[in-house]
Amino acid sequence: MTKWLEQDELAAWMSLAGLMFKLPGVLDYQLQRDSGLTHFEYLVLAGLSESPGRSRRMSDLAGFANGSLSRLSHVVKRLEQRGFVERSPAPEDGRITVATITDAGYEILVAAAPGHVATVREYVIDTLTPEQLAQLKAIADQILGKVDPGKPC
Amino acid sequence: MTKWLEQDELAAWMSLAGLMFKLPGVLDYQLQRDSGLTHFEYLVLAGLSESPGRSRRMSDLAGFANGSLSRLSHVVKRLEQRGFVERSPAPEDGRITVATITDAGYEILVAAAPGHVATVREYVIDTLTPEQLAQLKAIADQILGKVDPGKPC
DNA sequence: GGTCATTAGTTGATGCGTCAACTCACAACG
DNA sequence: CGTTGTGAGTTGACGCATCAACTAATGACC
Repeated sequence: MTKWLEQDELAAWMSLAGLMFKLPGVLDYQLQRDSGLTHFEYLVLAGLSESPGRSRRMSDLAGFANGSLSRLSHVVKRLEQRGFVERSPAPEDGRITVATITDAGYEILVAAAPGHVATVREYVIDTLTPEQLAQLKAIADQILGKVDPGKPC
Repeated sequence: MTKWLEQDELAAWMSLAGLMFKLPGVLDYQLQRDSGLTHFEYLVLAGLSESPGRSRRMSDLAGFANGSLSRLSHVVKRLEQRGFVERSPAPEDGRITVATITDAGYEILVAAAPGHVATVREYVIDTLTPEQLAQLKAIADQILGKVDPGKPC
């Protein structure tokens, strides 16, 4: 006995689905073209740059960047090969890996930031009223709370 | 001279980014596990099933499913190999390809629908008030209008 | 009606994300 | 202290998306 979607429920859902499909492409495209970075890679570098010691342990970073530990591991390996981050085991617990952003990584992040922020503004922030922005945050947080119950907002 | 994001702008954006990263995974996981379908494949089949003659031309279908023509072409090829759709050139214009959902495709769609709708309800629709649902649609449509100016809502 | 341009769709190479299996380090328990 | 268990991260295989290059069909223009 399925409770199907009403007209307006369906319409809202399809709009959200459209967003989920299209927005990532726009952001990735701009970052890739202008800086050779993925949106996810950008988030990883940003997460490191704003952490104390420009370092962060992997699982923490994965949570920040909204990705799995496995995904992060692959990405960090590539970033390391490109010279943007370094990895080292934590002294106090050998299981933990700490990633650190290098100077080169910081530079590419700083170079990428303006264009990325401008894109976020253009497509998201500046098309919405301050009210809508607040609504959006509330809505997204509620859904995220369901999707990912173990994460503080 | 970059105009950086204010605290609340950043917070809203990070919440939306979190949603974009996590929600697709949840939907794909459920559909894949229970029906062996991707969310995108589901949308393709759904788009065909509700079309006159259970058929639709490729570019039209791509727009409906929010994907590129290239992506759709690959997906439809796989769906055809699995026996869920068929392709044929349009009689009036040889460039056009028309995709048609088969009986088998319709059956798997019907079998997949309840679980998918339940998931959408659980994670999205039922966590929001009717008001928020309307807000969400408005917000998503506005952003989509920027991202994809050539699409009616 | 022959050439050129445009439109619709397909294809193959490449790169990323996911899943499951694995390693290694620490903790707990006897 | 050994043995078993759990936590953190890594790895490799596989599948899918993307981009650019391509084919084929139609339309336009002289």
